Amino acid sequence: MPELPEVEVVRRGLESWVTGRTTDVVEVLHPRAVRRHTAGADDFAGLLTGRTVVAPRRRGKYMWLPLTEAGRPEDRPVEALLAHLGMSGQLLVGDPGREREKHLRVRITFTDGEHDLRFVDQRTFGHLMMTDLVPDPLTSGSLGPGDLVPEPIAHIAADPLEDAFDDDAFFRALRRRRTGIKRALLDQSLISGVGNIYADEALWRAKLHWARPTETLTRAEVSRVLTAAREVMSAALNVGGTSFDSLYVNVNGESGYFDRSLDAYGRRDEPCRRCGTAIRRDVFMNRSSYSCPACQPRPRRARY
DNA sequence: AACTATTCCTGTGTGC
DNA sequence: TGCACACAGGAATAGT
Repeated sequence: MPELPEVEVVRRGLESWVTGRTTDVVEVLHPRAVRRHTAGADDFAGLLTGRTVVAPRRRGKYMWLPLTEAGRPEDRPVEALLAHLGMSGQLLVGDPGREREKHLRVRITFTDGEHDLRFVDQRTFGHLMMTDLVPDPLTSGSLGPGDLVPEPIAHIAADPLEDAFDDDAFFRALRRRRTGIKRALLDQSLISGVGNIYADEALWRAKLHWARPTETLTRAEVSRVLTAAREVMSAALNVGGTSFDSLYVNVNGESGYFDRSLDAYGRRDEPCRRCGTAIRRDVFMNRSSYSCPACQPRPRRARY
C-alpha cells in the first residue's frame, strides 16, 4: 500500500504531467471519495473547476496540488486539492477516452484536452478534498514562497525526509510519552509518513522490538531508528522512480518494485536475513507486526 | 492531556 | 461449489 515513498513517486509523476495545466470538467463518481470535503461533492467540483495547477507538494503520506485561478500560474496559491491515497488509492494520468476503471471515483479533465487525471480507489480509504492553504507551523520562522500547507494537515508532524524534521525534538517527545515505539512511529503528530510496513522495516534495521517503551529509549537508539527509516524509505523511493517513464503515474504499492527488498514485513516463518531465526508475526493495533525474535528481543516491560 | 479502542471499506484467500 | 470469516490498514473520532 502507498506509504511515503510511493506517494512521493506519485507526486513527482504529477509534477511532470499536470503542472501548469488548467482543469476543465470534474466528475465525482463516488461521494465517499470526497467525504472529508464537508460542503459536498458539488461544492468540491465547483471549487476545482477552472483552476491552474502549480508544483505539487507532499508531507508524509499527504500530497496536494496548489491551485491558482485559471491561466495565472504566477499567482501565490491560497487553495489546494489535497489527496490521501489510503490503502488502495491511485492517481492515474492517461488518454481521456480510455475505458473507465471499475473503481474510478473522481475524474478531472483539462482544458488542453490532453491526458486526464483519475482517482481510482478500490477500498475507499483514500480521499480528495479542496482546502485553504495556511502558514506552515513547522517553518513559520522562515521566509519563502513555499511556506503554506493545507489547513486539515497543519497539525501533523514533519516526515523524516523533510528538512523541517527535528531529530532531537522527536527524541524528547518520545521520552515524554508512555507508549510503545511502534505506536509512536505510526502517530502522525510525532512523525508523519511512516506506515505499518516501513515501521517494521525501520525497527528491524535498528534492532528494536515494537513494544519497547519509548521512555526508555536512548538518544542513540532513536537516531538508529530514524536513520533506518530514512534509509529504507529512500531505497524504496529510488526503485519506485523507475515508473516515471510510463504514461501512468503508478501508485500500485502492492505490485511493488520494493517487495523483494523487505527484511521483516510479510516474512513470517522465513529466516531473518541477519541471523537466520524465523521471523515472527504478532497482532497489534489490529494489524501485523513482523520482527526477528533474536535480533529484536521483547522487552521485559512491554508497552503496546 | 495522554492514551486506546473503534470505525470506515471491498477483494482475496482459506477452511469447512 | 458455496458459505463464513480473517485479513489488508490510515487516521479521524469517541471514549477512558
